[in-house]
Amino acid sequence: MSETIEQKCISKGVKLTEQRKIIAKVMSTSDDHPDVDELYNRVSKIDAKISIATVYRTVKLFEEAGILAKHEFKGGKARYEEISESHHDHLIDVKTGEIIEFVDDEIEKLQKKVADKYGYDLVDHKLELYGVKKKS
Amino acid sequence: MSETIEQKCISKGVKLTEQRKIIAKVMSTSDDHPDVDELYNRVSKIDAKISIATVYRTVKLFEEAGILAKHEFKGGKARYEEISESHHDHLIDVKTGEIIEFVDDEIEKLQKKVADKYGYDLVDHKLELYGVKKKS
DNA sequence: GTAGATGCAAAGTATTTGCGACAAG
DNA sequence: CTTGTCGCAAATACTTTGCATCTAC
Repeated sequence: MSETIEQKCISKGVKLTEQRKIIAKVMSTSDDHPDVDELYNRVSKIDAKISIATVYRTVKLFEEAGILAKHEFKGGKARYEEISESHHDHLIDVKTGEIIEFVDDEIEKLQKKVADKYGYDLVDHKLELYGVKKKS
Repeated sequence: MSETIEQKCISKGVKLTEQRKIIAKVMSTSDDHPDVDELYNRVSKIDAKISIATVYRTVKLFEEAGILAKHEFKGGKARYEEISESHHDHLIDVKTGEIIEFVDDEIEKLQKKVADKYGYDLVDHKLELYGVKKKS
């Protein structure tokens, strides 16, 4: 782990409040992809007075600062995860909802190539695979 | 063009009402990816009495019947397009909102390979590229 | 004729915002 | 100090739903 979310806030000039520290801590220690409601639940266990509005405001702020990544997988609610050095995409088990992170350099390269072909520079991309476990 | 939406409804046993015919017609003649609001606007020009609830119900029905594809690009509203024989993905211009459809067989193959590697059969996938036009 | 579709308005979700009180730098 | 944040509740945006009426088959 290179830099904590708190450190990122400092280096990006994001003011650190008590609430933000707690949200940062919870996201740092979560290795899944919680939605705002779930994040709010976890945060509430540490400080029950934090409001869900603050959680919404904070994840948005962190997202804009490039600290958190927002995902809109199928099924409504937005989900968040900490941005790490290594980019990855997601494979979602449609039966269980389990999410597997994966990296495939070849696909990454091909994406750039496609964008290039149409005269674009890639600024972002989203790749989600939805699958079911094989019987075998 | 192989089969109209109306024909697909018949072959899939979807009851064809006056409203559904109009929605089908509008989607058939749209070559963009309208959201429900926009679709409702277009439909209203043909029959002003159709309610937005019907539009919502119909796109959902058509989606479940495999006639329309639902996309949740960045920015809230779901957008729809007719499913055609040839699968494609989307390159979105983040400045203008323009959407370019593309096909890349190699990426498709690699996706299957990734799913396979984790022991999954791919049932669906989503690939969106977000880019800005090159200055060149 | 009957099951299913429609229109309307009301209800749900997920998320954002106005505002007075409060806290970080 | 002063600017920006917080908590609360009200507001918004998108989508779904209950119910009485109507329509396709």
